[in-house]
Amino acid sequence: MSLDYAILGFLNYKPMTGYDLKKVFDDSVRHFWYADQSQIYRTLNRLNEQGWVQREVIEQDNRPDRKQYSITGQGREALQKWLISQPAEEAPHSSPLIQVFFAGQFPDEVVVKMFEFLDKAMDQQLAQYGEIPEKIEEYRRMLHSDREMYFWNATLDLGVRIAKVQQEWARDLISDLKDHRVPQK
Amino acid sequence: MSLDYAILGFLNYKPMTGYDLKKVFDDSVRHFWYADQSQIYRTLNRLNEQGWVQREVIEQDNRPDRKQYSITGQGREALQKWLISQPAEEAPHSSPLIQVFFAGQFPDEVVVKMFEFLDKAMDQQLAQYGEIPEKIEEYRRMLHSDREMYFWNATLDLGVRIAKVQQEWARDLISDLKDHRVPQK
DNA sequence: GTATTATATATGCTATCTCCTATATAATAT
DNA sequence: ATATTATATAGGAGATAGCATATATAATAC
Repeated sequence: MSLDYAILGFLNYKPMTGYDLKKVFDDSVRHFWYADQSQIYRTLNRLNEQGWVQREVIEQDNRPDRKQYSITGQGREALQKWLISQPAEEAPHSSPLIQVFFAGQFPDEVVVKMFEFLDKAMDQQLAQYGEIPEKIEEYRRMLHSDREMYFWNATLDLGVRIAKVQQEWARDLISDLKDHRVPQK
Repeated sequence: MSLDYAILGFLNYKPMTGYDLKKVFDDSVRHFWYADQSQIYRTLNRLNEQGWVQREVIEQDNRPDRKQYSITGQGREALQKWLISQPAEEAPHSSPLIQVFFAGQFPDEVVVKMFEFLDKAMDQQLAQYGEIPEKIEEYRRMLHSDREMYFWNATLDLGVRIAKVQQEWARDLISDLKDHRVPQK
């Protein structure tokens, strides 16, 4: 699974705990990969059994011990192999588009509201994207590499471009609806 | 789940079997919703138990009996309620972007190949999108409604716009890499 | 002649995901 | 004072997805 490799990718920068990983995921790749907390812990256990990561327990008082994971040679090999492999195309699943697809049965005013909602949602998303560079800044030191940052930013750039396209699309549809260019039943 | 409502959406046009549905899905909404065959059958069974669809068995010789499903009043209510509801935002998951995100560790030539692959993949996707209108044409009669077709086409239009944006993005990155505008390690 | 595609449904198995909940303390915010 | 957030990990339960496979015949393609 891809989560495996995303985790390995981060551990390849430096050893981390499940807790650390959850934060890094949320700060840096949330715009294209949401990682569930319990899933991160379960995956780390599995990767450890597989020998792709190594666990080091750091004892603490008053708190659960930190379990720090580092990538192993095998893990690094698997990661690099996967990173340059051709991605198996994923089966698309977009429920908002199901709504659009069957929207024809509703009157124009109702459909306009649907697209206005999408328009605003894209505003919010773009605003959220705007905050990511600051969060990422904290990790610049961890990476100490402008090259890495370039590709981190590239994924964000794509997110922004897609959000804008979706917004334009929604707005074009709103215009069509308001100017009565959409056929009636 | 959204598959429930996509199925109800189609059954709202006319009664169909699982086999019919699989074809309609593949012909019309594959660009944003891939439906697994076994999942369609299982979902139909569940929807039947829920009372959202009704099953009529049509006996056949030499073949398994056709099990034709029609939407019920309850099902139609549920469908309409869902269609105009605000979509719960989905957790994004894009493995190709994981590859981009961690691409910095590879030399320029390797990364260029990754993006060239994406560029070509978008060409193929756009070509596939080009074939959809013909396939959809068969269903125009089923719908006998230009209004419905308008929204079918809208989903396709969005797919095309996004594919083009991704392609531009990939090409921009290729230029940056080839012109040495991407920082080295 | 042989292989594939179309017609039609169904189940087993596994992986995985998501949600919720549990535990425990310190520090910060209101 | 009280509530929330940060630190840290983990498991149960249920839903669903995906893949493979089974069955059986007719028609079409090569």
